[in-house]
Amino acid sequence: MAAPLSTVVDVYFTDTKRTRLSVTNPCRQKGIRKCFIHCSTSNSTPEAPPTPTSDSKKKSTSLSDQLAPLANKTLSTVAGDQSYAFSKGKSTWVNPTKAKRTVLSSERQKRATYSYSPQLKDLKRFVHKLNQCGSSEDEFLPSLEEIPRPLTRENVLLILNTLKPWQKTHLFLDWIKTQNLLPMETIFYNVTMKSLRFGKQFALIEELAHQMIDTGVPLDNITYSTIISCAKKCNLYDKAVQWFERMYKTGLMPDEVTYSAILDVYARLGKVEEVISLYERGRASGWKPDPITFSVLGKMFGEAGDYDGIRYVFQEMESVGVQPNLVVYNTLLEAMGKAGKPGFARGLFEEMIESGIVPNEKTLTAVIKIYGKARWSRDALELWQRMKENDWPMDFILYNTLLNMCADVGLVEEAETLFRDMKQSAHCKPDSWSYTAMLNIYGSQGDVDKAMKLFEEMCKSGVELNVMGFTCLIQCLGRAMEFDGLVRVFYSSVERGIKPDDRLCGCLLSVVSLSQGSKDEEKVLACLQEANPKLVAFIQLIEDEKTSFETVKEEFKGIMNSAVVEVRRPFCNCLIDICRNKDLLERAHELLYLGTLYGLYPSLHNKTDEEWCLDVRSLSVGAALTALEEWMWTLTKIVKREETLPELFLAQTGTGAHKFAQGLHVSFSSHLRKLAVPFRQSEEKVGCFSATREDLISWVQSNSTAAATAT
DNA sequence: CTAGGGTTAG
Repeated sequence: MAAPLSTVVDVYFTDTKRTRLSVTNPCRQKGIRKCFIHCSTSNSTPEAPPTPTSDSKKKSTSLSDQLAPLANKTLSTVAGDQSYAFSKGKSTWVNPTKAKRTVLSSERQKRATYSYSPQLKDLKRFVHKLNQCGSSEDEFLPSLEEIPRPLTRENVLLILNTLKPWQKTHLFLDWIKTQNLLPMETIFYNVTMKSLRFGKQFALIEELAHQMIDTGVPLDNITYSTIISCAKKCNLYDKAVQWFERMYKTGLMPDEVTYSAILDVYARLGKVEEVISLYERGRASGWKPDPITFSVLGKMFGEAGDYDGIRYVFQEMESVGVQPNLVVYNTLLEAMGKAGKPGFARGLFEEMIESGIVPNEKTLTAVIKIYGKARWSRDALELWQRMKENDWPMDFILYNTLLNMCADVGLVEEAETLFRDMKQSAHCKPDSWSYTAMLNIYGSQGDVDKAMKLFEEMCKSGVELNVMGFTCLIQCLGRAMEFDGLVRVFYSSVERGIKPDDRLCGCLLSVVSLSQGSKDEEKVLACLQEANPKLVAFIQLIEDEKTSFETVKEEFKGIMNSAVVEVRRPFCNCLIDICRNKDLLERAHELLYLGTLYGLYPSLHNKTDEEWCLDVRSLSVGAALTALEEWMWTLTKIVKREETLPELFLAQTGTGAHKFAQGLHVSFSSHLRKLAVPFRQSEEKVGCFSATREDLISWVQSNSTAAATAT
């Protein structure tokens, strides 16, 4: 869902007098060049290399853009409000102006060397004994009386380093302070903080830091990076920033470790501008970023789905002379997936293998997930084969990802084999994720019997089904029109305390449309009433023909605003279906209009000079038919006004991989016949209907002749 | 082993 692309960045960059530097040809980069080679040797469509014209070609002439001035068309997004134009502007910004003041120290903080004394074994045995006892003050402090002396600095460090859990480390630090035997050093605090970080005790870490400040023990880079990383672990990003700023204020220069830690904080906050700015200021100070930095940047751009950002990372690695390591590859693979570039991901993966790096579970999870989402079953199966042949590492996340991939590409038997393997394995027993994946597979195949059998098996085995699993099951039963079973499953989820989320509500909403006209309509509606009364109220509102468009619009906005972004389009699709089922065609068109207005159908209309395409692949049947009608009206008007038309018209429905997804093509096709419009199944493209300009013009003319004769 | 930063699931 598009938050309006703001001009924040333009302002920002104008402000700092940045100059625009065009991105170098991605083919010049080693990694990307190889990607192209791999792309072209596969069954799947490679991404087109980015061209400067790709954006202008896609010049939007959608209904929403045409109507934009009529209304405020902004829905809030749940995601952060950080909009930036770095990616959308198809450009990379650098600051070539002269070096600014130094922002990070060129040398990493040196560690003091220390070595443990010869009584190390005794002492270790003693600490292990301490680790066995309870962590309360009453249990722990008395046992400290038996501590082997002398309490040298080295011995104290050994104890602090070895004590577990954090409560004991913390108590021990306090205890040394009261013993007053040694001057308190920074390193004592740092080691203690590390232990506290393990226990996610940020408040205590902060307390220790203040104690250091109060008692004049200096905080160093290790202290700060530990504080920052603990804040991060506790999702206290503002705290991390606060301590980082304090560091500068006290005149301590961060070294590369602290610097990359704070880059990651800004990255997780989605503050891409700040990260780029900090990164470039660091570079201008002469810093040579390392793989960890590139991993941070890569993850950030991946989260933003920003392919240009990812290319920027490649460029920077090349210009700095850093070779990606396993983690960097993993991060960039994941990022490529999130940026919707499966072909580049595949190329990158092959490059990684060629370079001699052995993939780990995370690598394979990322790549399998990408192939699944891209519906590249051949690549996915080949990779799976290679995983087995090479004995590459597997874990249960990878197993579950493989199952999800099978769901994505419709591999039922393969999934069943995997699922059996998991049951027989020692360490990868199926969990609720695995069951959910299987329910998803059976659901999308419409195999109610197997889905219900699995549900019963789960109940017996004690694996807790979560809201996602229930959603899959309900979807499966709904599509099979088994409403009684569905209602039972829904209430059993309520009994188990499952809180219906927006996806479950969307699923119920679609079942409402399926149940319309059957005897179970009311029962299904009652489930939705339980899960989301506002949706039911809205349905009643739109079903009342007296309700004004303005009212519908206001309520529609309210419903969509309170729903998470991913379900807004499905909600709108279902609502249109519901209207069409009740023969409320006008209302259906109003809803499609509103959905378009609020950006729920951003790629419905694609126009080039040569062809106009109506892409209904993400629409429900009812919404697709409504969009087709709308399109034909518009085209009729354009023909009558004798405005410029392209050579070719396309309507794209796709042909779904799943049993239930195939209905769109069929319904669309029959609606084309019903409207008697001149679209024919395209011979070149499956899931596509096409018409020429001549077809269309003569259709409009014969229609108007017919209309004239009729009157 | 002996103080600090980065990567896996709807």
